[in-house]
Amino acid sequence: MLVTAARLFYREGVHTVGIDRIIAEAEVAKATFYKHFPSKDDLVRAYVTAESSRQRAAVATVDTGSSREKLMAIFAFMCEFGAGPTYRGCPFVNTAAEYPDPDHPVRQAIAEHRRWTRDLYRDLLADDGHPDAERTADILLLLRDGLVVGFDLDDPATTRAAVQEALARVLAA
Amino acid sequence: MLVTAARLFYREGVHTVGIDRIIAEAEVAKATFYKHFPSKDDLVRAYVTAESSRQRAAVATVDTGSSREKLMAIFAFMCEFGAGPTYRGCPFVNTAAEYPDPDHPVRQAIAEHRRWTRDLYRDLLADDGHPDAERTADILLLLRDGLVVGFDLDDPATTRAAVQEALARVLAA
DNA sequence: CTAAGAGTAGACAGATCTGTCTGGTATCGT
DNA sequence: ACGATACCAGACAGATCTGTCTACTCTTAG
Repeated sequence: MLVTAARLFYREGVHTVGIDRIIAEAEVAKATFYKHFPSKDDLVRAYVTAESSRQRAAVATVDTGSSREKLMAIFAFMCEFGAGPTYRGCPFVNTAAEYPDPDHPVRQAIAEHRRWTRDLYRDLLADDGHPDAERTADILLLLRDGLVVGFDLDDPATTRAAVQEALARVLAA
Repeated sequence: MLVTAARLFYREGVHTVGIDRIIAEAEVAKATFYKHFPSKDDLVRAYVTAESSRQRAAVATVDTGSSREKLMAIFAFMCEFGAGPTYRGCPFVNTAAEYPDPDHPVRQAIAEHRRWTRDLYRDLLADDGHPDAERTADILLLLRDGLVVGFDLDDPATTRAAVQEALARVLAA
């Protein structure tokens, strides 16, 4: 059910996919759905937090040597995934675009994932001995957002090359 | 009419704003609206191209000395605007998030604006004598996308500082 | 003066949206 | 065996969506 919703939300957007679509494709009764999720927004929030969990779990599996290599592996993976045919951009950025109110629970879930992402970068940089881990983490978050938008809207090969070169320049300092 | 639609689309998103809202706030009859725009998608496309024209015009007014200063002024302006209370992210990125199909006319209009943006960066860099204007322009586009997402979703002051530092590191090479 | 063009208000059609409710069926722990 | 719980299919309500249509008013050019 959540898996089906996630697939549809990611591929087609949140507002364009109705409850009827989801329960039909998940082969679930409407009453069952509304028992699990009191409203559609609850489902959207669950979608966001589930996606966040997925990404945290994915990062946890990356256990290549140093923190620097780990950081590089994370960006390499994002590039690899972004170049794939099913890529539709970042679920958090895309969903946020459909929720203008920053105080909305969905937006708060997104904000929380972004904080985790930034702190992940900072910790990896600090562990690698980077002299300015805080600011550089903010820059890597900028780069990450540019990455997800670029792979969605522009030529993947160009975006990949730009990301690699940008990483080199940003981390060289 | 287009101005009203642009305001609503930008503030609340494309799919959430209905035709009825637009004609009510624009104080226009429904038949009049459908005479000018055969369908809502036509209006959305007009919104995107109008926004593109606005940005091109805004860039044209920047006539500070060198190309380098011009580039800096453009990013400074984006930061200034992004820190404002009415900022809701990039209209192109946000709208693209609601149109998954890359072949859709709306997406094509967005793609065209992105090409213009990238070429603007490239021309300014080349005019400034940058040794790798092509690749650096791609990187600046990454940075731009990170900027618009960051100012929308994160702390503006942090994002501004990150953008400035990132610009310095990217252009230093 | 008049005919055409453009705008207005708003009813209407048909689809779709979220969310509720009814009634029937199956599973499972005790 | 039996009550609780969870599921099913689907009708339904009420709102809202896009887009069409009717009927009327106003302006303007010939």
